[in-house]
Amino acid sequence: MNDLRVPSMVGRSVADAQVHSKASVVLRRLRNDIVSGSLAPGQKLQFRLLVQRYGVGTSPLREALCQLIGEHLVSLQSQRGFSVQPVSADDLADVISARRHAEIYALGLSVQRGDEPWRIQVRQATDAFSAVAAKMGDQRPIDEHWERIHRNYHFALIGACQSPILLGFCKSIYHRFDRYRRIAVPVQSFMAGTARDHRDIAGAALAGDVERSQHLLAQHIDDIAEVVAANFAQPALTR
Amino acid sequence: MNDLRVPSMVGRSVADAQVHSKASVVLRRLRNDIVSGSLAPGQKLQFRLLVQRYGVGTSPLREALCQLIGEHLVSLQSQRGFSVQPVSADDLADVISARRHAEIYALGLSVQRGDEPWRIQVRQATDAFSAVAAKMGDQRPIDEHWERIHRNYHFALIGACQSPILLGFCKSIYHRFDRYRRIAVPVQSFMAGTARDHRDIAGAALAGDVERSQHLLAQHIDDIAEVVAANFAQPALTR
DNA sequence: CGCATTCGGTATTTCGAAATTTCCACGCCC
DNA sequence: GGGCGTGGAAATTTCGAAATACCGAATGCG
Repeated sequence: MNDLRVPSMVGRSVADAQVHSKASVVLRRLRNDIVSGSLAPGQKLQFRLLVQRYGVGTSPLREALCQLIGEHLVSLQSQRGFSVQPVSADDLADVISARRHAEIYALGLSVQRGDEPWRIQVRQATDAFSAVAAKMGDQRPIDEHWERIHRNYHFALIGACQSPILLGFCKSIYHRFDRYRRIAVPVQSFMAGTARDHRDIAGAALAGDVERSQHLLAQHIDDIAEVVAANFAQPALTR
Repeated sequence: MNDLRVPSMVGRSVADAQVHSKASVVLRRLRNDIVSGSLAPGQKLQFRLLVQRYGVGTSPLREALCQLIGEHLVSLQSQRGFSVQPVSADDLADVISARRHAEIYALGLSVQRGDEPWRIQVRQATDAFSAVAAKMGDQRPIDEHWERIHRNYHFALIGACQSPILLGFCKSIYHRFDRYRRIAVPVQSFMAGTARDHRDIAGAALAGDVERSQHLLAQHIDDIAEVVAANFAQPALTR
């Protein structure tokens, strides 16, 4: 029997018809490792090391890295290899500005176009986040579960905007902002107040109040962005 | 001696003064072939054919195709290969909406933040387009030169927005819209009035009139979009 | 006769190594 | 002493083939 070989189509539910090529697996792992900071910004991504780390050949690695170029998480210099996209205060400001504008715009469309299934989704996502935020102590480090619930909330809000392009942009820019947040703000206590913010935004959105929901979301993003930007400039403050 | 570096490979590429891997060459050719319609929407991209067409191995091809995924010009189904991203009326509407919003927003920033070098660029790009538009007959098919001048004009306008992310998004969405335009409107006559539009928009932008420049650009995009959408729905009319 | 299964052909995906290119330090000439 | 070519060494890039997975036709069974 060979190595642990998963990709055969056994052992998955019918709905999970997704096939896993090695490249797609490595793509997810790489993206997660970059966004989480496990691979440091600016770090050179040598094939020799990546082959060891992920246990695959150069072809799937190259494929995954190329796809991450489009998400602006890695950069490629011709004949000089790949590296993790660097971070900078200028880029952070650009990311914040873009996320603010796009997500607020998408929220406006979503509130206008949202139907009943959307409202159910928003309620569920809001409750789920509140539950997680309440259960966890303030000082507990942010984990994958929190990340998923948090992301799920934000995309539930704008899920009814009916624009795949806008959603795709928001997704990409969310990942980029998330990387800064996870680099600069490793502890959940800095996210205090998020649960209340989320409840207020969802309330206004569910009530159909475009202006108010947009205003609250803008304020929420501004608050988080301020913390991230401050800690990015002065990382020593986070202990 | 170091100024012009000759990659020691066959001098097939002429206009490129930078370093070139085969993958980057194929990337450009593939993107151009897809946007120009030479590779039809929805068409399956088999490696056997692409290897023949572009004269490279599977590795550079796969790399180029993966990068085009991020530009939404090709799609990848795991274990089932690549294909040219399909077109649809819904997607066209989404592309138009996104381009309209993003480009108008970028223009507003650009007019506010534009400096003298920017004004010079805008004047040059506007004049260049007028010259090309005047020199060519209305019925002449759109060629690469016209495409470049036209694209150059639009990006000169928003070039001072000082947001690389916004610029990158505009670039990506411009390519996607361009594909629809070149599929639906193969003859330049349908672009009549473009030169005057461009002059008016540039005039308002150079005068610092944010509102007016945005209004004119919106109208310009709407006009073109209407033609493209109409011809996309009824391609027989363009003969 | 309908349906699930198998089997051969074809395409994708992956690997390992060869071909290029870049990097860097060393020696040489001015 | 400093600038400039030079020669390995290391890394990226590419190729060709092996491994794996999918598609469609033929077969067996209910």
